[in-house]
Amino acid sequence: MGIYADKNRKTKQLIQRSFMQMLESKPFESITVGEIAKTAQMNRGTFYLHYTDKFDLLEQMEQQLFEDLGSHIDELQSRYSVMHTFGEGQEELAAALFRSIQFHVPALKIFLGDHGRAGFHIRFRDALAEKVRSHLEKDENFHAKGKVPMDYLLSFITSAFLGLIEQWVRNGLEKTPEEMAALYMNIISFIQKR
Amino acid sequence: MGIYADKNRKTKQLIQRSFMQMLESKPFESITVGEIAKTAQMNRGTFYLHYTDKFDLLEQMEQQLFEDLGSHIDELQSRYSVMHTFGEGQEELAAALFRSIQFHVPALKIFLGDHGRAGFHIRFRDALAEKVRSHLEKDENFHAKGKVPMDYLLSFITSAFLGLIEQWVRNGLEKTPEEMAALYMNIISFIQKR
DNA sequence: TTCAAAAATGAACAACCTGTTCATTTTGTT
DNA sequence: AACAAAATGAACAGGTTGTTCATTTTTGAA
Repeated sequence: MGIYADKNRKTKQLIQRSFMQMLESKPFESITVGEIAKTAQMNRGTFYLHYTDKFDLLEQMEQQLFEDLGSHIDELQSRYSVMHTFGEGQEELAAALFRSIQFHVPALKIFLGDHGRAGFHIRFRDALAEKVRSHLEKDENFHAKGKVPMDYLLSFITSAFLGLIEQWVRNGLEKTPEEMAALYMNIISFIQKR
Repeated sequence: MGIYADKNRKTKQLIQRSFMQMLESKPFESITVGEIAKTAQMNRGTFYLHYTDKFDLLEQMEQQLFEDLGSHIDELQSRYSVMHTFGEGQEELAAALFRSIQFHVPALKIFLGDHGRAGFHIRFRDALAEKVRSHLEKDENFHAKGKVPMDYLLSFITSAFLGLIEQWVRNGLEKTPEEMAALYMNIISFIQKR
């Protein structure tokens, strides 16, 4: 093995594409391995040559999404690491974030909706929170502000951000990433004017 | 029918209790009707006398949760309707909210986690958002602040709040509702100090 | 081009789950 | 006690699962 990596990758991609296509019209639970194979026009046994389960399939796709988005975010963080978390470049950073998320919307639309797998939003949020945590910890201004437990703060912030993304996806991406970033800033300042 | 309502209710409760008990140790997808019946020590056919599906069962339980929590919130809103949304009584209102949620934590713990059904957090958030919307609309201070689309604002706020709840549940309810309310206020003010 | 290894196929398999039916028994109400 | 609703047990066909095995197709390298 290893020499036939291309072939295997292609087959896996075919399975994944077919699977995603089906997930648009029916929920994960009601999709059978047989149907996936039929859609991908391959033998059912071939599926089991690459995945142990339909759960395994979805898990690998989730993992892949997290890795892809994670490396995007890492890249952003190194580029914006100079700025303070709540400083000048916040809107710019947010826009960049919305931009990289926009790229993965087809998958997110499915995984976050009710055709995906239970608990995805938590796994996604946790992955996001980990990135935000390391970003926050580099901000020397952060520590002084104390008083708020990190886990709750992260859960609050990332959930709120994810909520915005969900609404964005639900509205059919009718706004540009830059508009979303501006919207984000407006909401923050709205909450300030209590 | 109707005369035997008690008997039916009891059987349904037995099914629901058994179901919830199983959901603590295994995910919804892997639970079979046969297992539910076995746990509840009844014939499999009896299950089908009360629910068409295991999906039907979960749906009814979700619905029930929304109704219960919804009426609690309605009650709160009428009690706190005098105050402005972001006014003095906000912390008190938040505490009351956390208190009524605390009551439903056993169910929420399951439904929000990865043993539940996909998309629950969205359905829950939507139900919550509807309550918050009507509350916001009564606040005459709200309209003037404009500039932020209602749907995004609601999604942001309710997701953030739900994120706090999720973290609370995850941490095993180690804080009182009042502490959570204080925490909530602290986070809000933390975000202000940018 | 040839050839061996890897991948895909088709078919079969037992085991399980589903939803429904039906005759029978148990339970609750009057 | 008598009637009606609820629960039972058993059976049913239809479908899904994951695995096996012999066979064919595809692939990359000699």
